[in-house]
Amino acid sequence: MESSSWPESLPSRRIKAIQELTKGEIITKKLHAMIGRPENIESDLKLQILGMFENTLQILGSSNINKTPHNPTNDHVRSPSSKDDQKSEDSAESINTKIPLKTKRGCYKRRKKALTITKVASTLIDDGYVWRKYGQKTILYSKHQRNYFRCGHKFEQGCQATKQVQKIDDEPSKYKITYIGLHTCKILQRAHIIGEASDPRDNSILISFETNTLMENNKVDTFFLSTKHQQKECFPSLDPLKHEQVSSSDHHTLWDSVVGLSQVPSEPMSMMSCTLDCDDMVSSRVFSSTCGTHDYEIEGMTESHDYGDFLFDQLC
DNA sequence: GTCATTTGACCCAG
DNA sequence: CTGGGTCAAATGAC
Repeated sequence: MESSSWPESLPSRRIKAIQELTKGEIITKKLHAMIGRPENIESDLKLQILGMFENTLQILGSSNINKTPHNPTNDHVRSPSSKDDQKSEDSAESINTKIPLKTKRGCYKRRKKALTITKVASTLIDDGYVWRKYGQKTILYSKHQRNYFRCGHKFEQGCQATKQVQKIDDEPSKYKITYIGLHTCKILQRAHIIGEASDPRDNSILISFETNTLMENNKVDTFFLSTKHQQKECFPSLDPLKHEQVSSSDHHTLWDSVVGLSQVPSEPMSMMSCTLDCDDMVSSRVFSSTCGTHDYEIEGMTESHDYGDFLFDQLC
């Protein structure tokens, strides 16, 4: 991919992003050449990393647009034309063929399996993102309604992140907050700690990757490699559920960067359970450990795969 | 007048 | 077929 072949219409910032990603790809290749162990983990990771660069570049509209997305997991754990893959293709096709239906209410292609992170909080907290409520539903056998929020930058930047907030039946004072999808909006905001909720013991987080499509896999991959701190560019508007911001923290984790989790504890996070369910990307495995000031408990990954350790290192 | 929320309709996945 | 997720018109707040 040559930097000289950028589409003229691309915004300069996007072009710069593509250039940076291209550099990263080249550096990764160099790194792999230096390591030079083709059959081991490094090679596996290299494939994944390169795949992420390729896909991200393609998403951003770089020159190699005719390439098919690279799926690092496909290189070794390919699921044979699964139902979901088929449906993903159908989805893409349906977008093209059923555009008129888009004008109808409720006509959309529901995202099936995206990164989901579930946490339980004793208070509603401002997670540093702009959320817009777009729905509310009564859930079967649940006493309380579920509220649906989407990222406030959905239309500006196409951010697909959503979250669901629902009171827990057994503990009405607590809320189950489910973050779905990753924030792709460029304004990734710094997380905030909320007074009452600042006690990390009040919260547990269940992180679930359910990635059955190529793009979803790659998003997750990219996510785990994007550990740089994000600069806060603006302050969020008030959360629709009106909760108070107390302070911000520089110790904001990878999760916070991506999904906008607000519970960034200045104190050790004593209970944080994460469920990784990457059917194609990562096999199942369970481990728990203390990482810096945070305790993580990650489920859904097998002993045989090193991706978990990789993730864990990234999280640290 | 503008923007956010509410609410019923609609569609999809299981 | 049903429950859940999303859309968009209606409504409310500022």
